[in-house]
Amino acid sequence: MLDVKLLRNQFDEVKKKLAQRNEDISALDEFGDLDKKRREVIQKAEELKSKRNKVSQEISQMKRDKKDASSVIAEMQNVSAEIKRLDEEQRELDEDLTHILLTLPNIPHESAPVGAEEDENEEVRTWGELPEFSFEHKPHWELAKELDILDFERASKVTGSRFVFYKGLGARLERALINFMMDLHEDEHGYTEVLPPYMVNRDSMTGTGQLPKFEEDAFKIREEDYFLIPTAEVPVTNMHRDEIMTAEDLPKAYTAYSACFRSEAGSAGRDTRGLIRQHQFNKVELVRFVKPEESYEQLELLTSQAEKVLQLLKLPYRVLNMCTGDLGFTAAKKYDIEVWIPSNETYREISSCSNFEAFQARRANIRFKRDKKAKAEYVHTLNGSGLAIGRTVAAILENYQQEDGSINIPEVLRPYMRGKEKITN
RNA sequence: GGAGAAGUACCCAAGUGGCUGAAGGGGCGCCCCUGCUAAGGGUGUAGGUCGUGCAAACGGCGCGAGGGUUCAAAUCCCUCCUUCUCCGCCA
Repeated sequence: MLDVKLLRNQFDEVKKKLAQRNEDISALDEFGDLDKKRREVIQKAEELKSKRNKVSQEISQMKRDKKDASSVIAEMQNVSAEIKRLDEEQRELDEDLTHILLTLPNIPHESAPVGAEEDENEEVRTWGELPEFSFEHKPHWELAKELDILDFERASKVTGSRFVFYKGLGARLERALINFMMDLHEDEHGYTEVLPPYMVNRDSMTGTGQLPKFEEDAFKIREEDYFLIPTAEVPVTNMHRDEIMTAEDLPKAYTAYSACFRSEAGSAGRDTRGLIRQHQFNKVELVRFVKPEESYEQLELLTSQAEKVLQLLKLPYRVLNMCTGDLGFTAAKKYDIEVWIPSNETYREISSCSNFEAFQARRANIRFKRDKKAKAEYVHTLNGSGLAIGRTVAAILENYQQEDGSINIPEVLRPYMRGKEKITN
């Protein structure tokens, strides 16, 4: 959510920046009139309320003095009726304004490159050597099938398309990655581990920005008005919804493993094979609550911690600074980390590290005080995948494949796999 | 799922229609006293948000949430949410 005062005072500048995005911002034009109208109505209503409060005191005094108050009471009946009408008018204006504010995207940071399309994202750095195969390498779904560690067919029988069973060392590898990443972030990077609910309510989805605009992307439990989480970002960020932290609490850092559920509406036909695009996948998420003045250095830190996972796994990757048109709805700045997927002959997103500034904090009402007397300010929130597990499995299978179809297990994972060095038949 | 009870400021808690933005504690700030500590005495402060305003300030809202009754609601009525206790069911 944008800052109303900023929108009020610097409307043209804000509009110009929002126009750099790939988002519909037509709602913006109604803002000015509604906002002005709303304040007029509030003023009128408050004047009358002030009067009513005063006269009520007088009536109270008259009653105690045993005087007749009936003519004043009759007059107040009209005042109260008018107040009621104005309150109703304000309620409607509030509703319209809130709707507008909730559907406007975040303002891009100045360091985000201006651009409309994916190919205008800026490559910041690359890491690692791309593998060279002296044999014909295979996509991970073929390798997995031969090794009998992934079963897409039975999953689509049991549930539907875009679901998968992991089996044997495949399941073990997935679980090893979860534990390896969680241990790294908790023990080396100082995060507090959280295991969140996988369903959240509507307020939480609104707090982090999935709602109201992107309801079709989520799976919904209709009877309860709950949603399956698309990422642990939602429950973990909303843990502190409607709270005021102290300055010493910040930065606050959580890492959470969770399953993630996405409807993938609009992605029909894309990545239909393999682990890249599933309705349910596992992810280790990093979430940080920080002071506003620190949030950009904290974004660099967060991104480096996600990169560390790939470095330890010795998987080649690159980091992109996302352009304004590709930032998504909520981020002011976003780095995507992309891992090399040999079968795609390209890098694929495996982590997305974002600074939301106060955009989520304002929606979710997450604040802090610099000291006891200070006014509460909004925190800045950040999060990033650290990493998406399924895509990491795909990357390991493809990058670590051997000519005989076996997979070398990255050294750092071996303690998590009973010391095993290879996945073979 | 059934039956009860409760939700008031940072915490505990009083308050059943007007003089209650809300008694009283605790906590917190300052002062005094005691060699330090523990304890004691005095005194002060009270959250948040919205509107007008450069500001000082003024005003509105606020007692779990949302409606309603009334000139006037923490207080009366309705709906919902949460927590606790007991029973049932259950991984």
